[in-house]
Amino acid sequence: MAGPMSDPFDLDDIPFDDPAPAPRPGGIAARALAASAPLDPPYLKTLNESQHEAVVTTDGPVLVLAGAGTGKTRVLVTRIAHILNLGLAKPWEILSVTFTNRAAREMRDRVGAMVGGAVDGIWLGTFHSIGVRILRQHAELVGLKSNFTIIDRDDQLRVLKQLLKAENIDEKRWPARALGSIIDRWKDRGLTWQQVQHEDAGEFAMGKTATLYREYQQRLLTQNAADFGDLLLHCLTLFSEHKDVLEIYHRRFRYILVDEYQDTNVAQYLWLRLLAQGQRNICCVGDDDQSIYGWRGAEVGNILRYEQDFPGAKVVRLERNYRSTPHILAAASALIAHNADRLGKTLWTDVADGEKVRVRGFWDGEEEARAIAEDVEDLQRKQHRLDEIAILVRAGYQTREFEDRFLVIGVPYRVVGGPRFYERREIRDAIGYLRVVSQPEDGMAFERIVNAPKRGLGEVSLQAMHRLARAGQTALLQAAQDLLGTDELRPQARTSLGNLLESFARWRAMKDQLPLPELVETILDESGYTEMWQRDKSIDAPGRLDNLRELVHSVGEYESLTDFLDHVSLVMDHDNSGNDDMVNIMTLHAAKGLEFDTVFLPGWEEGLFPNQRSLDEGGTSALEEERRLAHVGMTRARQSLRISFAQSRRTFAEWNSAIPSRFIDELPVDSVEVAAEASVWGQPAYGRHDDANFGAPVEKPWDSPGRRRMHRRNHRTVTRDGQLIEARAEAVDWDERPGGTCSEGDRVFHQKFGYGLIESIDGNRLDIQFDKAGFKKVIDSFVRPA
DNA sequence: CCACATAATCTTTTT
DNA sequence: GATTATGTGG
Repeated sequence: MAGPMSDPFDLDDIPFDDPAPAPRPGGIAARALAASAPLDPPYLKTLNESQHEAVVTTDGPVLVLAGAGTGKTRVLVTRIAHILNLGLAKPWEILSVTFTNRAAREMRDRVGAMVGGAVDGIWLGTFHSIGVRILRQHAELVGLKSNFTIIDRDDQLRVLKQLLKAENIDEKRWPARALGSIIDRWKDRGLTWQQVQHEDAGEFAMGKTATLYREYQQRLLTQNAADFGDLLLHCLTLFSEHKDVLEIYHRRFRYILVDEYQDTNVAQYLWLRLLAQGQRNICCVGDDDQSIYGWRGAEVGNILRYEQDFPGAKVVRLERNYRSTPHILAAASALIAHNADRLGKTLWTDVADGEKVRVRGFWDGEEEARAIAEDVEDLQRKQHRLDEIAILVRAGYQTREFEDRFLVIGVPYRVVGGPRFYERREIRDAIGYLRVVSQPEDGMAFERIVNAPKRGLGEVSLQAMHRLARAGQTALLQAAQDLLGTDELRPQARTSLGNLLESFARWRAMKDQLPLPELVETILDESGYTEMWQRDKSIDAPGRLDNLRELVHSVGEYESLTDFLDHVSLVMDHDNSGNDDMVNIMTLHAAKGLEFDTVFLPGWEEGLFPNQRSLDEGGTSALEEERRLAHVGMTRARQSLRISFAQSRRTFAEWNSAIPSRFIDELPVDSVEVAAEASVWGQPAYGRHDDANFGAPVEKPWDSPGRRRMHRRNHRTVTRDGQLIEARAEAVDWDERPGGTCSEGDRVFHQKFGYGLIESIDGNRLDIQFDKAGFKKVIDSFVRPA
């Protein structure tokens, strides 16, 4: 990152007195400069009118409302180039923030392609990475040391669990996860524990939540650690309590650019606002229709309110879409039109007609996966690149079905954002060692590795250390040291612990002498960690050793241990988007910002998508967010968009009947083609979607209980590699069922689960205690009175 | 203290 | 079904 133009980062060295002209906000200097620069630089020529305006309006606040595929990244990139070209700012006077590391990487690449080495000087990164960079400079001012550890969700949960236990709170009733989200949400809203009122704390843990928050923060401070939320929250504290520090950044950041503004939470909004107060040159790019992180505290309100927050803001709309065919756009637009709270944009394109959006129904998830895999093979035969095909699912676990299928038929695929390298156990352990070496106060890391490999230091020893640490207000490692001076541990454990602590002292001494890879290798060898896996005879041990080797290799790219650990914590998405030609499988969330020729959107079923839990928690606004998610998914497609659903789906061990998603009904008839072919089993999977009345307001099965319905149940036996051994179909014709006769306490019969008793009713969903099959949730149309 | 068995919980999305 | 928390015997 140290290029020729890079920022001499020592803040004492900030070139306040930079000789370059320093244009003031909206200043004349800027205009004068602009006038003297080439009137028509080549990079502006390829922009359309709105894009051009968004780029050249350099001064003052700007909001770019950029619909999907309208070239927002291009605007951001060109804008940076333009600012540099006009000499309005030095690279290190530009702050460019994104949400994901992938977006940051893309920005960096594309800006680099335009301006060369100057890109290295730009403050370009995610909110969190920029936050860390600032925080490391001023850590002491918020009670941390500069080498603080960034902890992930796992560590967070472990700490919270300990706290809950210490407070004697029933973990079954008040799970640590829930407490974690409450604290996260507070942090998202920019609230420190001092600012949280007891009455805000609600029911959780008998009103002890605010206390737990305080304890949690104190625990982190003593361990010299910060969680994700802290990276921003500490910055806010820093900025508001130390105006001189804020002032440094005011002077520094002449131009601020923000990507995906619709996803900012309150903390991020405040962070930006504080920083932008200085020069007032802030340009935010976003799309309210793509706001999909409300559950993480994002506030669509930030973008809806922009003109009040930044008075005099210029709003530019990008509506011309360069990505998708008219049918895809029409379908996506019609869908999103069902949302009420929108700024409103009309995407248009002038490309010629393409194929219609295809909708297909299947019997079950397996058949769906099979059919999509066949489609993929078909595309492959027609010379389509696999790289240009994506399967986008609502939830992570849905990727499995496709993986299984692709493995069987031998189509190469990658799961984007799937299980991550740094989340593997052996890697986390290894990192645990590095963390303790780099930062002795890191008790969470120490706890993790103290008995890996087995050293005879189990629960009992650990408890003793914790007790001592609490009593003496010291870090766990120090407590361990102190424990050696007592006779509390059994002799064996004591020697073992003594050896470990000695080793840590030794490694720490080597830390700055050895090149990183050697250091890591030494630690892993001397600790016995490598040996532990060498001795392990389980099937995945060799793979783990490989991973450890890869880790040793990869640390070579970093300047320091801290550098590497930051990367691990913040850039969890290691780049697996190589050039290999593979089908992409990922969640809809992970797909934001990407595009593909062909996009499959499977699993469009009520309950799954829109997701029931989401709906339960958030009601209407959650439904709208789900709809935006659908919109995001659809607008990823350039040429071909194929939506599908299954009638029954297996979640863990249970079979659940499913109804096609309401989103399917919201698609416009004219742009959609319902697969006319009958399903393999001789019947369209869902009779309601015939061409005649498809898309029109039709009766929903759940409010037209009297309908006569024919169901076909298929039994299939397949071998491990998908060979069909036996298939038979059984038609199940149900009697005309009078509507609304189901009530609590009724005896009913279910084709698969047999006889049972209705315990409760929620709309069309029944909770039934079956005699044989136990408790199930079932859709009412699948049972009949017994 | 550890190894193995059983039981509970999980599946919404992520920096 | 798979991973992880809990329990029991060595």
